[in-house]
Amino acid sequence: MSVPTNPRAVTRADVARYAGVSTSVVSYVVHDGPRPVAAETAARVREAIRVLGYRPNASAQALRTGSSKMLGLIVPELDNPFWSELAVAVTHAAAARGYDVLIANSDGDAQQERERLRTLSARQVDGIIVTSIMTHPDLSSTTDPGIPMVLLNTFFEVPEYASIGVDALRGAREGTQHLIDHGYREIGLVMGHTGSMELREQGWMQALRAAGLPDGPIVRCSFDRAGGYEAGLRMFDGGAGPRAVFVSSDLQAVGLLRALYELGLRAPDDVAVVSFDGVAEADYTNPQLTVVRQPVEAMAAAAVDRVLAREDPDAHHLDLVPAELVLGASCGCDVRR
Amino acid sequence: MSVPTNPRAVTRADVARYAGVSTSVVSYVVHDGPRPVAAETAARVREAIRVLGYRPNASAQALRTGSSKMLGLIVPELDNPFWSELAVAVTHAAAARGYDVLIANSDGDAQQERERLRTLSARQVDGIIVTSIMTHPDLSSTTDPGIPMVLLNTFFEVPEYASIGVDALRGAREGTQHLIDHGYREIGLVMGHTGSMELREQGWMQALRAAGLPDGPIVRCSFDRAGGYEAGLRMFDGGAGPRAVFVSSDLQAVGLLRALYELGLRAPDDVAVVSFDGVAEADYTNPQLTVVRQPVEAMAAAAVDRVLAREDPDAHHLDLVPAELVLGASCGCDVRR
DNA sequence: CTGAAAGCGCTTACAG
DNA sequence: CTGAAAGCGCTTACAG
Repeated sequence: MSVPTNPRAVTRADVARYAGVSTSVVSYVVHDGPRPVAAETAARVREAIRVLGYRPNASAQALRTGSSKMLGLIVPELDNPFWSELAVAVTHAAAARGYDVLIANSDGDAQQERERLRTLSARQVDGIIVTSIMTHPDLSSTTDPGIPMVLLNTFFEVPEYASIGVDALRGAREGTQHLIDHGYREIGLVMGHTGSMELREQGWMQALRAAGLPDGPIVRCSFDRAGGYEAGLRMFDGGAGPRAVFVSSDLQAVGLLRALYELGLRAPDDVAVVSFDGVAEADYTNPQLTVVRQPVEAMAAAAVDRVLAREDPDAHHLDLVPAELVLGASCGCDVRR
Repeated sequence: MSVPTNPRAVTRADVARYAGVSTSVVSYVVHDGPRPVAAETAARVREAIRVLGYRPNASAQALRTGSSKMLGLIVPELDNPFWSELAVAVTHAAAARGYDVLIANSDGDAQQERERLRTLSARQVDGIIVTSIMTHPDLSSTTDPGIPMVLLNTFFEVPEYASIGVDALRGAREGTQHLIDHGYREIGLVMGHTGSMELREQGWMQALRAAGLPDGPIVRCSFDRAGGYEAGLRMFDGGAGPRAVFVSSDLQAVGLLRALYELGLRAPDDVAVVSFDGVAEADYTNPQLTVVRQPVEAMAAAAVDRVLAREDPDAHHLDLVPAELVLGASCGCDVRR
């Protein structure tokens, strides 16, 4: 009946001893089942749990039940705002369903991605949400086939996996259309290098052609601030360049704004800008970016729901979530949000 | 001798059967010990592991050995760039030592922080690195006393815990001194609300007084972009305000730059700015921010080393890591980095 | 060099 | 309503 003073963690055996019951009863009380427990006994057990500070050992539970109540999440770079915002959204969606999230960073490297997949699998996560840098991630042979997996931020069907992504084609079309609505006739494109983003390029092009406008200039660059900066210098140096640009990510737009700043050009007066993503950073650029916002929370919730739905009626399913145009000042609107 | 086709995960028993050895030998081969194994037997086991795709069940290992090879990391907001950059640094430092990191988000809430601490503890992490929003985090009663814990981003001694933080006092002094060196005589302070940051305020003040300058105006605000924006409006609206400002975080400086932009003021021509932290975002503001950079990698490595050093010779230890002044253009230097 | 056995902490079907 | 027992997959001291 005394509180143990050794540093070893408290186990249900300690609780059982303290409460004067069997270890089974401790479990019944902790889980409120599957066997009934007399009210008075339960109260004694709860008191023991409180006094001793008992928490069930998650490893033992995972081993016994086969479920770790953890979800794995693979992101390319956790220090990229889009991924960190998505990771937070996944964490919240998972928490709402009683799951912790084990976040693994692949550092944008395909080999590390595979390795992280393996360690998540070894850690017995109940499901894995993968946001891959690869257009067609090679996932098949790397994980326990018993672990459900969904692809998040994927814009096309991947055989054997459910995938969830924003409707990038339509989002890009609407973002470009907004620039057209402002009256700009020449609209360039700053586009990141990657097959999976082609839909943004197609959306931009569709909008232009539907309006009977010529294709604007395209500059391709890496998917970060530095890339956008270089693209901006290439597109606008020497006074050339289009009157407006659609940019494939907010971070690239941030780099583009730097290039314009250095070139002595002003947005939106000299160059109007609309970009894709809608991260928090885009709210505080000067001018504030008009963005095609990815509905990060909805995407995360859909991914968690999907990976937890063990039945998996249609593995080929592609779930396209609509993006939303959020007006700022960079397009010429001068809305304040 | 056939590959199992059921979806159940492969266990060492499957490997043993396939290789025609006992399960002990499988362990000996996997861990290269503690008993020797004949070269030919080992080769057969390795082949079986490869063919079957075996990976040891981490839950079972954790239960058996008492070590999960996971470190817990608590951050207030993972979608704040400073915390996400720190989280990545911790992940890298931990990976270099064979540890995965379980990242837990407290959403800046003290109660959630305690709850996350408990779940990390229940998950049998081998150590916890806490970056608390609280000046004096109440950690004592919430975790298994057997789990080592260090405080990261803490600038003062906390009884019973090792803590690691940047030398904020000196960093702030040097950042302010740099503005003084530029010749500014009136230097304001934009300061976040929190006791633990007072050192930045003291550093700013020390620099001013050492130079025989009067204290500049102080505006206090929340520790984010919105806070910096409001502080900027308050400090500079109506044409008033100091010629230079030291800002307690990059994000607040981003908000301040927005306020200046809206007020038609230019940095550094009208107002020079130096801020604290050195996140990636600060590289791409217009103008580029001059920052007192926190050595995130060094801090993360120190925290991981400390939490993994089980001996713990001096729990009261406070490890202060020096910050580094990184020049940009917002102070008036016009260095490009 | 190899294998049988105990035990980490837990859950749950089974017996009472 | 309560408890004794099996077993999840692993590691490792012990015996051979």
